[in-house]
Amino acid sequence: MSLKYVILVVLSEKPLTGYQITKEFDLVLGNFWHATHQQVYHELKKMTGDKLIVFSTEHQTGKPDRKVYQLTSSGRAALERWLAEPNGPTATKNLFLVKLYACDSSEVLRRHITAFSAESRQSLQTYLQIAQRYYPEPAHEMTLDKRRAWLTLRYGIAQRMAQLSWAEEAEGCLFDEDGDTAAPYGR
Amino acid sequence: MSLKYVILVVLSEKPLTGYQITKEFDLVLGNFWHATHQQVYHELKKMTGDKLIVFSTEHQTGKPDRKVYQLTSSGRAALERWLAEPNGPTATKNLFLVKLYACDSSEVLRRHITAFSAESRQSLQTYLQIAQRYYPEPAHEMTLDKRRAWLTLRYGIAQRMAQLSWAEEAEGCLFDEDGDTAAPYGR
DNA sequence: TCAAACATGTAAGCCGTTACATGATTCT
DNA sequence: AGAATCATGTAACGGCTTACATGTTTGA
Repeated sequence: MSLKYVILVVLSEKPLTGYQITKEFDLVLGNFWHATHQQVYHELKKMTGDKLIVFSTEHQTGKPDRKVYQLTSSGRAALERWLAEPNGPTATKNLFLVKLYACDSSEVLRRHITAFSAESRQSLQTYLQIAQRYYPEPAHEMTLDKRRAWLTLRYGIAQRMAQLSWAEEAEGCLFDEDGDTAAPYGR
Repeated sequence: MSLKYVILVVLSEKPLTGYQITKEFDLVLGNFWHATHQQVYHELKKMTGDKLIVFSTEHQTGKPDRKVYQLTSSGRAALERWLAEPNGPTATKNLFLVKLYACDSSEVLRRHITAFSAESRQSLQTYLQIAQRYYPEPAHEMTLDKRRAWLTLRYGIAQRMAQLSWAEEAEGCLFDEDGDTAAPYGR
């Protein structure tokens, strides 16, 4: 239902092939969207049928032909309409929290929380590097377009930071409660 | 793929009907899972076929019959195995961020961000009330089971708080930049 | 020489949503 | 009288994942 519109979004910036759109999902939008190439190709076919996009075939010597897609005016209109629509409530399905809720082996739990921390820390680091490399200037010096892209990154950073400090709290609360043997003050 | 295990989790606490399991999703696990009753009934049928659960039919005067499900030893084993498995990376699909990224009408954008703030604030308030009502004591006085349930709630609270402060930053960054007319210092 | 990147697809199956369907009881 | 709660389902459709399938170029 939504992939359609996300594709319209990335195509609204510039014409791209299905392959490039898939990469865009991994790189630029990785923070808030993902799709496999099969899904993308399938959707592109449907959208072409619905006249939301058109493609021109480019013959290349050696490499396979590529279909470069771009928006039609109908596609652009559909995008505008969708952008103005309010969003429904966000569905959150979190397997990690399900396991935390249910897992009574503290050994297993420790592994899960460590893995969660590691994943969060890894993402955070990636996001911070992207921020440093592509958004070095202060926000008020950015164009509005860039500022919005930057804010999506800031969102990812804020989330990951919150996750990391939560994970520390959780570790303390679940594992460091050897209150008797550990020195409470000083030493 | 995962609903199966989440159902095993809720049934591992106590035998329940499909209807009650659905409610559990809305109430207790609402923070990190959701499913409709159709989905639940369908899954219960499959799981019964796979011998993960069994049900006993209770005839009630006036009310319709209810099927009370409980784990088999095979179901309990499957749950244990799953709990020990590492999680794959979490998929994040966030339509709100897609719109923020793409929307160049600041009027529309303002509506989206306001709605996002409102949703976050609403959830946060709900979570805080639940925390106050059901988890009034300090963490170190809770049983381990309760502590883990509490930590899932803390996770929701941390996320929502991070979202709210991000939203404030975003609003400032996108709309309050009338840097000339607004007084930068004092007043 | 082998892996990775470029480039596009088909097919099967499961997962999830939405609409439709039924029927009694309890609360307002 | 009407809405909400209890209680269980069927059917259709669409979304998404996984496996399979093909073939070239470039870089290590």
